[in-house]
Amino acid sequence: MNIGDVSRLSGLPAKTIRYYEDIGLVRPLRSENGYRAFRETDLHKLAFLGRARALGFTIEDCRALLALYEDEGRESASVKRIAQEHLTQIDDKIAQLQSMRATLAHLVHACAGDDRPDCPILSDLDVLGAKSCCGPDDA
Amino acid sequence: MNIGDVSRLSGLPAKTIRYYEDIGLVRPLRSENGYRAFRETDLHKLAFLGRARALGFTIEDCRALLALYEDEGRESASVKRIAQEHLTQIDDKIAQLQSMRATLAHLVHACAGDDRPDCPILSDLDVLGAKSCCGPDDA
DNA sequence: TATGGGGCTTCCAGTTACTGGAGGGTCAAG
DNA sequence: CTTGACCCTCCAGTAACTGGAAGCCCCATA
Repeated sequence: MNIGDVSRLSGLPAKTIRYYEDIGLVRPLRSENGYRAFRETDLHKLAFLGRARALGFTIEDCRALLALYEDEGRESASVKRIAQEHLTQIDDKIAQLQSMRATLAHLVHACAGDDRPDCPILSDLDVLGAKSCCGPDDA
Repeated sequence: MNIGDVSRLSGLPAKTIRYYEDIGLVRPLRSENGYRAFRETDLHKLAFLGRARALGFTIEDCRALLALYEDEGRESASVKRIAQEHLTQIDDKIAQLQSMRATLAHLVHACAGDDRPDCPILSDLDVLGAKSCCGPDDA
């Protein structure tokens, strides 16, 4: 199979597949004309990578997962550990985004969004400006 | 003020402040010895940037927000539009992460995590392998 | 006066995971 | 023989910093 074929079958752009070869995730053979010659196993690996990336695993996670995938003697605990850590990171990221979201939604709601310059969003961003905040200085 | 002072006061690393100068977000003066000389307004801008970045705005958003911040004749609608778009992107990102999270949590839960090689996580990633999935082929 | 320790400077490289483009070979069809 | 679809390599750019090297500047202390 040429790169276009595996690209179609795996759903990964050809550029990405070349990149994955560059960083040693796949090692396709070469035809006499210099074209990459992919085997079934290469295709499987690429599809595996596409799926893992879609689940947000980093390339280094993918490398480790791929090694486990190919290791018949693996312990599922190793796989689970990687996935579990990734899950924790996703949770952290979600929490962070939700916190941003809450603040931002509040500010957007409070902003008139008209032709006047007064804007609670800018006031919030102007952290050191702190006019009329919430202390006794306000009086 | 030297860079160390504004770094402490704004909470931004000195490296980041230099970077912000590089890309034209702040334009501190220079002392005779070549040191950056920050004014109060520079400090305010940097604190503004720190807060905006903490809310996840991109640097380009920050540039636009900073321009509005300094424009006395701005319309709050312009600010609101930027914030609203950012909010939408955050929502998209949260949704995507939650979708990943759901799949991953399911897989992690299903994995024994012991010393045996069988692993539903790897099975899921092996999209083209598709042995014993959920169709009639399974029989 | 020498020296030591911060703090400051610039510049270069690396990070993550690709993506775009230039410039050029290969192959099958008409 | 040419056209168009493939394929190749190499270089550069993305976002937003971060780390490190090499080298001034300034103050205080011995």
